[in-house]
Amino acid sequence: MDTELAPRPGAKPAGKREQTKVQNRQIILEAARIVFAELGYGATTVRDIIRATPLASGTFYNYFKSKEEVFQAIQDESALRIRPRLREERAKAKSIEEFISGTFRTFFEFVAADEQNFHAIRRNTDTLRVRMDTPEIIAGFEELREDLETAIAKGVFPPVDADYLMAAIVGVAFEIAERMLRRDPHDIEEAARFATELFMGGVRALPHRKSA
Amino acid sequence: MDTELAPRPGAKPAGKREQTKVQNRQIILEAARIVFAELGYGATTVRDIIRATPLASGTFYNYFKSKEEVFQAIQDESALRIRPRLREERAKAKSIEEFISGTFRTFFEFVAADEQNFHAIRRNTDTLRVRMDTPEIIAGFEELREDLETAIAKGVFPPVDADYLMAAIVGVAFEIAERMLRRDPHDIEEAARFATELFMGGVRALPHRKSA
DNA sequence: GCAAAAATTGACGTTGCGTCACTGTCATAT
DNA sequence: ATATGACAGTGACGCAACGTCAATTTTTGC
Repeated sequence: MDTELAPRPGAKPAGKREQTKVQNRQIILEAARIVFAELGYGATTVRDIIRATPLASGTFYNYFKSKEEVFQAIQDESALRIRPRLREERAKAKSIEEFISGTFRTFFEFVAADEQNFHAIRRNTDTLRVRMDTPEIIAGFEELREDLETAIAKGVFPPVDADYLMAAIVGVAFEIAERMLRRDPHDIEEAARFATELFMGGVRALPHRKSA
Repeated sequence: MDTELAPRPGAKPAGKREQTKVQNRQIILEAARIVFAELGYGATTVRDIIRATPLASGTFYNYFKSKEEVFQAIQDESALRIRPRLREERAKAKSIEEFISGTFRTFFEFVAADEQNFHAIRRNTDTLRVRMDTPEIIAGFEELREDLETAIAKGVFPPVDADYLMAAIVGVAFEIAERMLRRDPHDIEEAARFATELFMGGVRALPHRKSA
């Protein structure tokens, strides 16, 4: 073994204490992701997560106070990854069409890439289909509303009820995302086109299908 | 005590056994409704429900195998109450506009009347917002899709993707319903008008607001 | 009325929960 | 280098809820 390894200049010079703290948190989150995917969220116990970890039960509670909180951390992490992309997409939009289609396309792309996670949540106890919104996800909804209000102020959007419009976009995004994931292959463009045309011109503007 | 009470002719002549079975089921469901409303769904235990009942713990398990199942029964009961109304509303629709507005108005009316129940579900552990769809609720979604397909076949609707359209209607309905309930007073007409106009003509067709 | 069938009861073993006294490790001062 | 105090990890423990089942009570059919 090396006697004394000088820390490389580029490496983060964090103290050992702080380092393992970050590490343990990640160990727990990663174990939880695997266990949730295996058993489904509903059937998973805190003990299952701990067992999938080299840590003791007491240690778990130094980091999270329940499986809900672990779950929330995983979801929030996803939310924090996608939110900047959505904001950017909407900021550079020069029209309603770009605003709407950019939002849906980015969201559906993300969901398709994050499918694993998206599904584990739904697989709950029994046959119940579940959707859970964490604070960071809800904050993403608020960002959408702010962006809508800004766009309305700039005259890009007509002066509509931004709160309801945000709710409608969110509802359509999640519900269509779920249907998209059930189709093989996942056609992101098709889903984005459908949602965009709905918001652009209503039912009559939706793409027509070959077969009735 | 009365020696022998002949059953009144009008009363249902069900055997005692069958009678208490129905009764006990209702006792449990009613207790559960109260407890869910009090503690929120997440915090409630099976024992809490049993305690709110004159029955023994073993009896509970003769009727339901978990609190999830009780919850599901309550939700399914709601779903079975509203589904016929929705079907009827859509069956008598003579245009897209009637189909869409009838669906949303009926749904929002029901949710406003059923607000108690609608809220107890959401109040879960922690700050998580939750939506759970039971089999009967999902069956309601399928009915909507069938009705859409029928309407498309009849030429009332253009030949669009009925699965995605159903998903969009469901998403908007639930998401706007939630927002509507947060407003005081609950303006069912406003919510129905918003959703209907969105589906009739897209964002540009939405009612304009007085103040930006 | 009596015996068989069915439903209710609650005590019991089991499992997961969250805590806390103890132990080991790291950061800092001497 | 070493001492010291602060902090993180450990796992056994008491507790609460779970689901079961043998015993008991109630209902039914004869």
